[in-house]
Amino acid sequence: MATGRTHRPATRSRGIPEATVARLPLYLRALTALSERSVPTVSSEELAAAAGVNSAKLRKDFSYLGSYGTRGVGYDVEYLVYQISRELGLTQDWPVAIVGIGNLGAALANYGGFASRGFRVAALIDADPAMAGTPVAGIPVQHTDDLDRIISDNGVSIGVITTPPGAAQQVCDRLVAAGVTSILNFAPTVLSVPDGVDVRKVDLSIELQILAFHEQRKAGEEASADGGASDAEAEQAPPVRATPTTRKGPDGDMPAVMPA
Amino acid sequence: MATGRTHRPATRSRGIPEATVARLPLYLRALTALSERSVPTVSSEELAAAAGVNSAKLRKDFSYLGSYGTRGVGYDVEYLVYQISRELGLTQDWPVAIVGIGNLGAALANYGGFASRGFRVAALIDADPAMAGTPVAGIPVQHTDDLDRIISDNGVSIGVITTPPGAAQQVCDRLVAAGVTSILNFAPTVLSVPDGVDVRKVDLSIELQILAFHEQRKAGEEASADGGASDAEAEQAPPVRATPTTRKGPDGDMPAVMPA
DNA sequence: ATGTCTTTGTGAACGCGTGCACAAAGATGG
DNA sequence: CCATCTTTGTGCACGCGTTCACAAAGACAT
Repeated sequence: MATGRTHRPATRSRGIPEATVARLPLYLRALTALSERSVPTVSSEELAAAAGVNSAKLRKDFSYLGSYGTRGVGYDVEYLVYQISRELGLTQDWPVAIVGIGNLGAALANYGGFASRGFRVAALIDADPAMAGTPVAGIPVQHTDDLDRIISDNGVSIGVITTPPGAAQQVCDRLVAAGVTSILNFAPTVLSVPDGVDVRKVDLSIELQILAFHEQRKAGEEASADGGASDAEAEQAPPVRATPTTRKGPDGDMPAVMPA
Repeated sequence: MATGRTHRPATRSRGIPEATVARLPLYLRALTALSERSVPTVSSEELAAAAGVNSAKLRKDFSYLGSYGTRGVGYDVEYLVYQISRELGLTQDWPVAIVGIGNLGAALANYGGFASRGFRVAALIDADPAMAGTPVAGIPVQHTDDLDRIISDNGVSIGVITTPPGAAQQVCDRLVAAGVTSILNFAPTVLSVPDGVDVRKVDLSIELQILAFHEQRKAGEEASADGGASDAEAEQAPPVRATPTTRKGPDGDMPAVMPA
């Protein structure tokens, strides 16, 4: 996952497992598509296929919400859309503030998926005075100096951080101080927040690195198909282990350090 | 997590658990920062704090890679940076192609975090003929018609999809056909791919919905602090259950369906 | 050389998440 | 009203991931 909650021992809130909560939006999307096609009911098998999950898992997930299905028939699409929306809290309006209007921040401000489900971009905030007043996605950018007031005035409880990594923690602190209790962090930084504040992070670089790991593994397996008991990555230049303290003897060159 | 691998039964590759692989980039980032400050060694406790994880977890993670630490001292920073980089496959060059150069695609093309660790944006591809030739982030956009050739010529094995949802599956199929075996999907679509192809998805909307769930829960707990045995979300308008098949009688209004 | 002190590496226990497989429930047809 | 058939809801077992707690290993001082 490009994500993962930070800290917090996976508080199974109100009996609904965290893993299930993470899948509810997936179901909701599939159900919405069915709803638009005026499909009245759907079986767990069909819906699971549409959402890309196991049907048993889906049934168990729904069982945490209640018994919303009809045996022998399936689930009522409209009803389920409503129930999941309500469970996720999408029946109410969530004003969101985006801090850091660079390329990514601007892209998010323009992103239609935000507005689609109860989320409303209420404010854009940037530290660059030159940007103040400039409209992005039809919303004028405001200066960081007014962050506290902006959050309060708009009743923002969800903040999105798209600043450079160096500014992320400071922005986070100010958001929290202003009353924000949920943060979506795009900056490659580990944020520390007080209890009661949720942080989710989206890290593009990490996702790519995970893909690279598996990609390398695939390539290695192919290469070792000729028939060697040798490890796939054994042909890498063997780096000399840098002896930590007691530099005993002339062990020569240090390991070739990668570009940071 | 903004992510989660799609399908594939969590193949514990070469003995390294999937969960550990997902954390290695985190450690690498923290280590790189230490390296830049010329810190020679670091204890599991310190590094764990910097990466935002438990120190026992970190030690266990590293134990899957080998015994790279020195008891009583800690880990050699440079050496560990090299080992993790190698394990993740970052010692080689990964040409990446981005398909769909809208706001998000352009933001990714400009994103510095990509280039920083062995990833190189080798090609930008878009379906709009008007964009062909226009440079984005210094790289000219190429047309979808040439997708196959572009992938082959550049030896791209990792593709990034930032198209509208409707085009995602088709683009995915073409990427796979052209030889891509790892895909990072930003489109809100469930992609189906043949075996041997990895898909990771980043879904901004899902992340926000998960935050909203917890946010709602926090608000509900506060509200029920006055002293009610009633459920926090009981005050919602009780929707009339749409009777699935046997539409018995005029049960009137359907549940207020949410905006899709 | 020996003792002390720090920190790693890991055995073991525990809890969560997943998937199987089936009984219960309800629809449907005769 | 009864039989059959479909599909849900869930008890159960299993495996992965996390955490604790401690023994082993090495550094360092004397």
